[in-house]
Amino acid sequence: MSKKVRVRFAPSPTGGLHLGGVRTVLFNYLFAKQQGGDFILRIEDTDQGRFVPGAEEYILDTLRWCGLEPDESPVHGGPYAPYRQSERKPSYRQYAEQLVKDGYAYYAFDTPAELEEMRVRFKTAENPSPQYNQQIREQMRNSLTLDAGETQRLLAEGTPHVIRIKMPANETIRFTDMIRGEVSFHTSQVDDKVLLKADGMPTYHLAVVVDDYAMKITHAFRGEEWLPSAPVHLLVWKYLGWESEMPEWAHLPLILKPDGNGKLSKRDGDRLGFPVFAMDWTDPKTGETTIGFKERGFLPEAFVNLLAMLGWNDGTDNEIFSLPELIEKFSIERVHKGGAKFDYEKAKWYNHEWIKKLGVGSLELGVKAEFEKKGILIADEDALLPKVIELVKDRCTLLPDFVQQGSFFFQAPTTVEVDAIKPKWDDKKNLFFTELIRGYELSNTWEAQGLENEFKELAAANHLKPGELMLPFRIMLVGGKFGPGVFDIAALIGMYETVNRIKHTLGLLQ
RNA sequence: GGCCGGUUCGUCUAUCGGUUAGGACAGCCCCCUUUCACGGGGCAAAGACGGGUUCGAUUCCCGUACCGGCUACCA
Repeated sequence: MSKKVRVRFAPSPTGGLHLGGVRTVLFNYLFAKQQGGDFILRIEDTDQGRFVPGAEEYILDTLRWCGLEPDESPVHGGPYAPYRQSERKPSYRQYAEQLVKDGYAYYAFDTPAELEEMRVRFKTAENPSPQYNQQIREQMRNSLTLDAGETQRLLAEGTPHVIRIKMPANETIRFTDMIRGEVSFHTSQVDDKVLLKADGMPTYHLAVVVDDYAMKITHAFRGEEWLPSAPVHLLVWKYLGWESEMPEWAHLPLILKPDGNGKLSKRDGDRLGFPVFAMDWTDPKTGETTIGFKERGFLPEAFVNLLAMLGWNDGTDNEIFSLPELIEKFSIERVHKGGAKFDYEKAKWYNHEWIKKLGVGSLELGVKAEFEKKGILIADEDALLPKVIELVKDRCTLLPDFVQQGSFFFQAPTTVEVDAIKPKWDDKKNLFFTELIRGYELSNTWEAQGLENEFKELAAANHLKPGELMLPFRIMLVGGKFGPGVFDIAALIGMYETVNRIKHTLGLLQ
């Protein structure tokens, strides 16, 4: 019996959660749930300069909307608290010091200015970004170059310093990535990353190891951008003596911008006109709001579905999966290695599929909200809405489309495209509609088929082709050339509205 | 520049050495529809390049090219 699977998503609370982040959550979640494991949310707030108020709540809200609720988190609690790195601060220093004591790390007293100077000094055409590595560290102010007494003095005086990992000279670090297979790095090419910052906070490199260890994480999923620093993490696991408990790693492929190349960013969404964040995010500093998939009218089912298909498939032609189906079918072996360009058109297709697939009941709340956003109030006891949804859902891609496709059921069209009728309008047609009004007003039943029969009989009696009359009728009822079957519409809006709208348009045609 | 990773239609992808290289989105055409959609049918569209290995490579290996990621006291 192997130990219980525990995975974590560890975002830093710096702003809205974007597509790539949510997909990382998704793959974490799917893997954990399939294995009967736990999904943990851990907030990586070690960079106090980048902390953004509200971001943590936003992340929780987003996960909730997606249906990817954590088993443990800062708000859900759990046996491995704290779930915010800042609250674990005291313990990081201890581990960093231990590494120094064991000779795996060292104190560095270089000031930011000195580091900058080093980068300038060693910068050449061949080496545009010099690293604090095995060669360079010999020329810097650290406990490797300073004698012990001097180091002690500086520390005793409270000189600002960081703790850096001391990369071994000549080792090959290998590990098996669940997605990429065997990956290896040579330590001579890896720099001495800072583990503990001058403010006493750990960098990601230390914190991720200490926290994953403390929280008994068994599998670590993260974006491909972390691959280059993996050897640092592997070494920290080893140096801290925890190697046997190190999680398995999986580096997920990136989500790329649709045009050109490169990681998808918020900017691309702004530029190309599609959301990148899961939900609306308002920057507390600028007050600027960035649109989210939710507010654009995406269903969480579709959002999760489309994210899952960015880099994974089950090997069949099936593309539509519910969350439970994904949990059942997901396999890390089938996750791609290469990045995927985000295609907004395809994203909309997923939403359309889900709108068609979902029953009226699941759509009702969201659709009602869209109408109310546009100032069209729909009473709870109004039985009309479900019928309208049923009638128009097949032609709606995003939630706001329901307003476009269905507002005329609730209120007479504000503009009527009479110009589409006028050219072929004549007295015979005018007479027909006048008689139609009289006929409809006398109807003792009011349902689509009956209305259609009556319409056609009257047309025949007037020696008119129904085809010439349907379009005008449609325009009278909905205002334009769109919508479901005209008689279905007439049946739903009722005799009073039907007759009124005909009369109104007849007036416009005078 | 260095290190690491990646590379099948425009896009997302299937293929676990032998296929007319399949599906989906988008595009175009047709049908259905007395509107617009939905739906149905069809067309067009791909293995970066060069070497190996092999009876046979999209598939395995090497090189090249191209793309990306990283190269912070950010994650």
